[in-house]
Amino acid sequence: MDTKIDAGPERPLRRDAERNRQRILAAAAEVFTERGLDVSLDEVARQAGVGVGTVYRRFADKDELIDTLFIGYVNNMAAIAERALEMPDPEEALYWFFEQWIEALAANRGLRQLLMFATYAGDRVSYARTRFAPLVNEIVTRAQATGRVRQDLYGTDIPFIGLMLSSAAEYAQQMRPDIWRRYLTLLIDGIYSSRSKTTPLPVSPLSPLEMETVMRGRAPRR
Amino acid sequence: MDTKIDAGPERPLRRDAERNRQRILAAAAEVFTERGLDVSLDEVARQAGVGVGTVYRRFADKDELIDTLFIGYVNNMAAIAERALEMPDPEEALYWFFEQWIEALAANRGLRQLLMFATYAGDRVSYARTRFAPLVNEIVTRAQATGRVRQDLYGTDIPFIGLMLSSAAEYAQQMRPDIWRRYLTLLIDGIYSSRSKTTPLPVSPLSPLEMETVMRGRAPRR
Amino acid sequence: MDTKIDAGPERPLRRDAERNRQRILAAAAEVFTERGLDVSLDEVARQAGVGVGTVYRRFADKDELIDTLFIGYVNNMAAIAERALEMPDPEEALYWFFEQWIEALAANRGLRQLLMFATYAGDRVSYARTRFAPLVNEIVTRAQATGRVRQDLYGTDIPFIGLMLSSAAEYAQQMRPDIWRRYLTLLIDGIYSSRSKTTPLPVSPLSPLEMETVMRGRAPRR
Amino acid sequence: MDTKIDAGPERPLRRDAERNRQRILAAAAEVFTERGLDVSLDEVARQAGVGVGTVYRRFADKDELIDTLFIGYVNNMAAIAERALEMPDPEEALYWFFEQWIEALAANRGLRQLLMFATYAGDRVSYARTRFAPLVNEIVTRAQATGRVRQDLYGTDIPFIGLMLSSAAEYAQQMRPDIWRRYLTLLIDGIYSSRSKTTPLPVSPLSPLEMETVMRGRAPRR
DNA sequence: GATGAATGAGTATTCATTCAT
DNA sequence: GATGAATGAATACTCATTCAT
Repeated sequence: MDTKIDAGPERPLRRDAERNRQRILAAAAEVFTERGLDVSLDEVARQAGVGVGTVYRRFADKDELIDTLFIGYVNNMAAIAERALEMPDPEEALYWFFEQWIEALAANRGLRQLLMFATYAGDRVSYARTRFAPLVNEIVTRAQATGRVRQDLYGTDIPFIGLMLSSAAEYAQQMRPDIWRRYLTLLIDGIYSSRSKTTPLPVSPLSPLEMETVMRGRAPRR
Repeated sequence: MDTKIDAGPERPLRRDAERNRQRILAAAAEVFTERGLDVSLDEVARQAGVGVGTVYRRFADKDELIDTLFIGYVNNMAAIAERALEMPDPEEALYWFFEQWIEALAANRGLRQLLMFATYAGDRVSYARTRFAPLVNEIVTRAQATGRVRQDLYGTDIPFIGLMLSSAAEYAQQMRPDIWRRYLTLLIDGIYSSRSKTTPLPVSPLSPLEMETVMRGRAPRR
Repeated sequence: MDTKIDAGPERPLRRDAERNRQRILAAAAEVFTERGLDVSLDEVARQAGVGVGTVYRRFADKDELIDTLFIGYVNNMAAIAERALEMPDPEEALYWFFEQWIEALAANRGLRQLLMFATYAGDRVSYARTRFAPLVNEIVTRAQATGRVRQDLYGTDIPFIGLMLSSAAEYAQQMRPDIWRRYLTLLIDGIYSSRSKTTPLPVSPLSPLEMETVMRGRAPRR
Repeated sequence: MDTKIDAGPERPLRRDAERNRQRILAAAAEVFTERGLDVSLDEVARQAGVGVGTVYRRFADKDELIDTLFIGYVNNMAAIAERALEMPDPEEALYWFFEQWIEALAANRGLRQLLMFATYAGDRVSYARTRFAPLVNEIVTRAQATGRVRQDLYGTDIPFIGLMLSSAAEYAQQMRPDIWRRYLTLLIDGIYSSRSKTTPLPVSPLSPLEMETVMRGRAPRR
């Protein structure tokens, strides 16, 4: 979506180095998206038209490359959140935001592998929270302000709901790529407090700090 | 959960062989559950206290071992479904069934990997469907008969909902192993038609045949 | 060809043990003949309808089993040689003997593997020489006595010629199983001294002792 | 025989890479020649003084390594055939060509294994035929033109005769590496038509197409 | 004696990572 | 800086042989 997926490290790279960096990220994004994270870095390098050595010059190891892509996805999602915040109808905004999220995630095998199975030690996770959490909170708050969305919904619930829906989405992707709409509707119906009676949500939501910890400390990829 | 995970099809094995078989299955279950399906069979063998050769004597290849565990899980889940059908309150039964399902699935990294990323050509998929689908249908139908569960819910929706919830469950397992209860409540609220107005579910549910196709034809494990 | 392939070891075995021994030999003969010596002993045992353990009770190791089969083949060939010696026309006898030899060998992948690539340490080789060499010598001598076969042909040349022809035979077996007849004719024409002038055969033939040494000391199978 | 076994198709390798490539080919040639094709690539790598990974970097798999060696042998033999065609006496050329062939083949366990037991689906077989067949045909035709070599000999007979003789040669290699000269003489005597009467060769020779099919479609190596 | 269970070294192959050119 | 060559540990699977039942 963006030309430059991320801003890169501290001092700016030489022009050609930066171009290679972008090429690598683009190639990795493509290949991990389609075939998952098990694709070898040799493959990524070939796709990018550079040597593996170059990949390692730009990224300490495979994990760092993946983490960098992750930042890119966070940015993309943040941009989507920002657009949602500009929508006049907060309820529609929430719905639309979920749709965007799911379509992005469902198509991305590597990202889902990452979210569901990967370890996260990188400091980049903080970035995700800092960048993303306030926007999501705002989306929720705005929707709740209409009085039609249950009050006990919390910002950190949103990534979970997105993850859940995208699980369903990917699961049936080949045969019925739209099936997740059923479950989004179900959830939305559960989220709306306009219904006659709503079961109070049990257990407290994850605090932002807990959310970050969760993202950091997954079971090891290997 | 059970002492013997499966009885095996042909003539009974020698006592010691059966013991080793169970040891292997137990070791594999443990290790795949905790660390996913990428654990090597050497590791499984070590964990089981046998040589690799012994593993291969009992299971043609890694897939067969995994399949056998899968059958075991299906049987366990089917037993749970049967118990749900014996519960007096159909609504509570549905809720309880989801709870059991999620707790089983959330803790099992390998099983979730299998469901979400593995290829399935084996005839065992048919087994899963044959064994499982009628029970699930019955659970749904019973709940709908109370008039309190929306009529447009369909049997094949259940595995999706289970999968979705277990995604959330696993994701936060370390920090907040109970967080999924929030989302189960949300979904249940969406499922109950006792609310004042319900959004009709968009797109038709997967037919049983589609469901089987989905289970069979996932992207390849490798 | 024979019911009992070999006479077996010293003291006679119990009836059932002997039956198993024969079954194993028959199974091994079939399977090695068709698919070569790389077939596993498990396979042989299955084919024979016994356990592997039984194979190892009767034969010290795979080599001994193979050696025993080899003895069987030697006996078969010796029988053929004897029949050749009973034929009225010594020249025809020589030709016929070659034909029999080649047809037996060409069809037997395992035996050819053995002759061409195997190690031979077993004492059984002596047996081959003792049993076989005098017959072959006699066939040659008789043919030479007609005056039509070159005098510088020697008994030990015969196994070589057989081996050579069977190489050609097996090589084209799928497409043209009879092609060896061309080369047999060529050799026979070379063998006949009735031609106007014959090139004296260079280098002396292998002495019987040398022949035995050759058979013993091949490069290792593995 | 040559320093560089083959030049490789694409752009030239880096100096060090090319050196390793040659080392690997040399090691493989040595080890396959002496101990046959069952030697592991680990062994080849050790012999070459490189890691296995390096072998796999240069050759997609074991087959490709073997094929490359095979091409080298074909080229060597073709060069020999070309030299034979430059010899003034066509009869002597034929004889010399056989000598060279046999000495090359007899010493090479792996090559003979390949010829006699391996499958060949690769396009390299075509190469062998294209490169080799015209030369051999010419050698035969030239010899027949002298009137002293039988007219019913055909180009495709030559590889068979070579194979046959090398079988004998290898068989006795340890004890009497020259014994094949006896059988070459025998065959040459059979080949010369200057003898008073010659038995017409039975069954037609393999056509070039049949020959290629034979080379392609051997029983599988495994 | 017979069985087949158990063993583990051995095989081809892959891939993250390092390093010489 | 860039390249791609080199490395070797790791993985799934096989099979000759030994040994408990």
